[in-house]
Order: sequence, then C-alpha cells, then structure tokens
Amino acid sequence: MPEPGTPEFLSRCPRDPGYKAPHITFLVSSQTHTPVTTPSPVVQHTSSRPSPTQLPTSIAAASTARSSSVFFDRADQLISDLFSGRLAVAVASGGGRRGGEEVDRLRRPIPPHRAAMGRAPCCDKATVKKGPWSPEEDAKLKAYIDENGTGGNWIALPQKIGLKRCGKSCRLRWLNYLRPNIKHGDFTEEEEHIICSLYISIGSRWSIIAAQLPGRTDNDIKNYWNTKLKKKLLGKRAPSRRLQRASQDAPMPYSYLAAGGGGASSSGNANGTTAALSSSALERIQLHMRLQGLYSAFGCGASNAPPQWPKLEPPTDAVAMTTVSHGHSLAAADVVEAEQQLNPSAGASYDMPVPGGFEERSASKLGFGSAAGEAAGVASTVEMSSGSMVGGGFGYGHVDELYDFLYSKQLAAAGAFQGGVPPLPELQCPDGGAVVGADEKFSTWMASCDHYVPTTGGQQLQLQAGGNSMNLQDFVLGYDQ
DNA sequence: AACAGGATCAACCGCCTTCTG
DNA sequence: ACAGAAGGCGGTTGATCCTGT
Repeated sequence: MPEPGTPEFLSRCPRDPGYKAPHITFLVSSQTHTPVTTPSPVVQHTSSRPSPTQLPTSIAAASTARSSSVFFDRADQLISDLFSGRLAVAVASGGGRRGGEEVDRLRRPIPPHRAAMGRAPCCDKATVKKGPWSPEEDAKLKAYIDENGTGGNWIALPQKIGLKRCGKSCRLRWLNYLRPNIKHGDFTEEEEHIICSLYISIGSRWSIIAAQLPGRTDNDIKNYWNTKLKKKLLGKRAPSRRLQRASQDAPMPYSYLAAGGGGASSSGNANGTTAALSSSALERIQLHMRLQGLYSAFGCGASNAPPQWPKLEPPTDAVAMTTVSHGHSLAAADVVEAEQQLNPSAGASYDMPVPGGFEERSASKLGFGSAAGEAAGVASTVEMSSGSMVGGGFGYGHVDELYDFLYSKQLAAAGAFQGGVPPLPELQCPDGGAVVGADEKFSTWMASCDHYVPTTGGQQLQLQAGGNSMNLQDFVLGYDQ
C-alpha cells in the first residue's frame, strides 16, 4: 500500500483518506444447507451495509455473525412468502437498494423517530442548480478544494464558494470527476477481471470494488458493469428504457421480463402473487450457472462425478472481510468460531489449501463445492489479497477460469460450444410466472452435458442435476443480499 | 437526410449509517 | 438515549451520442 495521504493512496481510496483497501476473503462453504420448510417468525434486523471505511477486523466477525443468522432466518421467511403469495414484489422505478432488503424493510415497522420527523432536505431544492456542471463551476470547486480541502462539510461548501449547488452534488462532482488521478476511459482486461470476480462474490458493492481499482470511481464501475460487462458475461441485452418503463405498469410476468429477468425492485404490484428477486442476486446466480456450465463442459463424458452446484455463500457482509491496515485475513480460527456460533449445524470453515486438480481448483475458485470437500464436510476459504489484485502482477489467480471465460478462451479451446458462450438457461418460478434469460441453445447445450435439467417440482422449483438437487430458493437466497 | 432505437455516462434520488450535540 | 445533520452508497434517470435502417 502507498503511504496514507499520498496521491497514489488517495487515488486508490476514493471515499476516505483514512480508508485502507479491504482484504477480501472468499468463503466457499461446501456444507449443505438444509432447506427450510417451515416459516419462522418475522425476523427483524438491520440492513446495515458496512461502509468500506468502517470494516475493521473486529467488526468482520461480528458482521459475519449478524449476517449469517439473518441470512438463514430471512431465507426461511422469504421462501415462505414467495410461494404463499403474501409477498408482493414488483418492479419499482427509482430509488435504490430494493429487492430482498426492501422486502425486509417494508416488513419492519418504521422507527417512531423516523416516522415522526420525516426527511429533512439536505438543501433548498427550489434554489439549487441541477444538471451538468459548467467549466466555471468545476473550476470554482476544484480551486477551493485544492486550497482548503473539503473542510469536512460538503453541505456548507457550495455556499462558501458561491455555487448554487447541493453539497451532495459538489461531493459527487469532486469524487467522480474533479479529484486528482481519476481514470476515465476503457477498462483493461485486468480491471474487468477484478470487477467480475468481486461482483460474483460480493455483489454490487461498487465502492468496495472501486477501492480495488486505482483511479476508478464506483460510479464508473457501476456504469461499466451495467452497460458492458453484464452483457458480455450474461449474454443478454439490457431491456430498453421503453420496455422498462412499460413494465412499471405491466402485470407480471411481463414486468419481470422487462426488468431484464431480474425484477430487482420491489414494491407492491397489483395482485401481489408473484415475486421478483434482486437483479444482483439473479445476475450472480446466472454468472455462477454459466461458469458452472463452462466447467461442466470439461467434465462431459469425462467423469461420473455428480455435478456440483454452487454452494450457498455466506451473506455478503460476511464475505467481504477487511482488515484495518495490513491486509491480513481473519485468522482461520476466527472464521471457524464465527461460523460455528452462527450456524452450529454447519461445518467448520478451514483456511485450507485447495487441492490442485482442475476440477477442484475451479470449483473452489468459482464457489462450487468440490467433491472432496463435500465428502469431508468442510468448507474452503479462498483468499484474495488486495495487494495482489491492485498490483501489477494480477496474481490472485483464484478466478483464472473466469478470465478465460470472459475472453472465451476455454470454450474456444474445448470446442464446447461453437460460436462462443451460449446464452442463459431458463428459470421458471413455480407459478410459471417468471422466466429468466430463456434460451434454448443453452438448455440444449447443457442437456447434452447431462448435468443440468431445470425443471419445476411441486411447490418449489428444483434444479436437478444428475443425482443431486437443491431448491432454487436455497441457492437464490444465498445471493440475494 | 431523417428517424428510431440502443449505448453511454454524469447526475440525481432516496435510503441507510455514522457522527455530533 | 435520542434527534438531527451529514456523509456514503447503490439504483435509476435524462441527455446526448452513436448506429442501423
């Protein structure tokens, strides 16, 4: 790490001069989670997302504890709600962080103090200027901050310098555009690789991902993901704006489809009988599925080993662990202890080396259980140090297959699918309402590998793969953070 | 050339967490 | 312990540019 306070350091830490790049530890649990079949009482919990500036080691364990218990409880509740029709989820426009969190938040009572006070505007909406910044405004802001710093008060800053802008707008302009050492323009393959790896593991925590990419802002990365990487990986077109807007009034499943198959947002829909999951969660599932398909292609006819489904990962908060300063991971014992506290029925987590064969390496790297690991009832912890990621060596190497996947090297080499990565399989909810990324070619391709047979079964959608099966809900909920 | 639709990205919105008094 | 302010974050939108017909 560069010295705190240096331009290089600041360029790596977009949000806070005191911020230390997180050390990401991927926990790949191969312990099977017993499907929940009975609803539990409504779980009240916070939906806190630790900011990158506030994830010291000591909190990581606590975060793990909080999140995992919440995870299983929430899974329980959500499964029940999803298929009992009690959960009304549809597409909403505007606003952020909907999906599963929103579901919980809506269920939570509004704290009295919040209900009473409402929201005070951060600035006078009537007098504040909106829209693109002029060069003059940029110059004013930059000159002031260069000379005086932000003064620790963005809200007051625009008044000080005579800008008719909201303080938040100033902050955003500075962080995303005016700040020194900002990189604009095309992303490198290495950067793409890092973004994809992290997205699969921790979801849309753009600020955390941005912290791993010197000079890139979370907004840039978010835009890049939404406009390019997502399409590249998922092989589908983003829904047109028109379609998105139309979807807001449309009944499911149309709105679900229009939302890109992900149906991310949540607000009550007309009949309240269908549900959508967070787009982030679904995208990550789809990525995993694609990667597994890729992985399976190599196993076609080569092994009788049962297919390995991606394992439930701990909730995102538990996945992104940070250390305060030196990039140490949590001690393995800490992880074990935390996991055992949360989920005594689950196996311990060991910081163990991953066996070297391709299958097991790939499975662990990408979050799929390895046969060996499964048999032993253990989990693997795969680490990715920020240093190796940010440095020039790109040496973290746990997702080499992802890299190949991104650039179609494996498929080309294996001749597994002529014409590139096949599109996505079809997922259908039990009521037949929601179809995700339907594509015959992929299904055919997967069927030919005898590893993947999406189907519906009874009240709960089951994904059957050879002799193994798991409930989609189990799988989904592990991602739906 | 005109138009429609898609792609891109800066900026906004609203929520949540943390800080402060 | 509480309320309010401020900062931070992620999702969404609107303006603009690009591309195909």
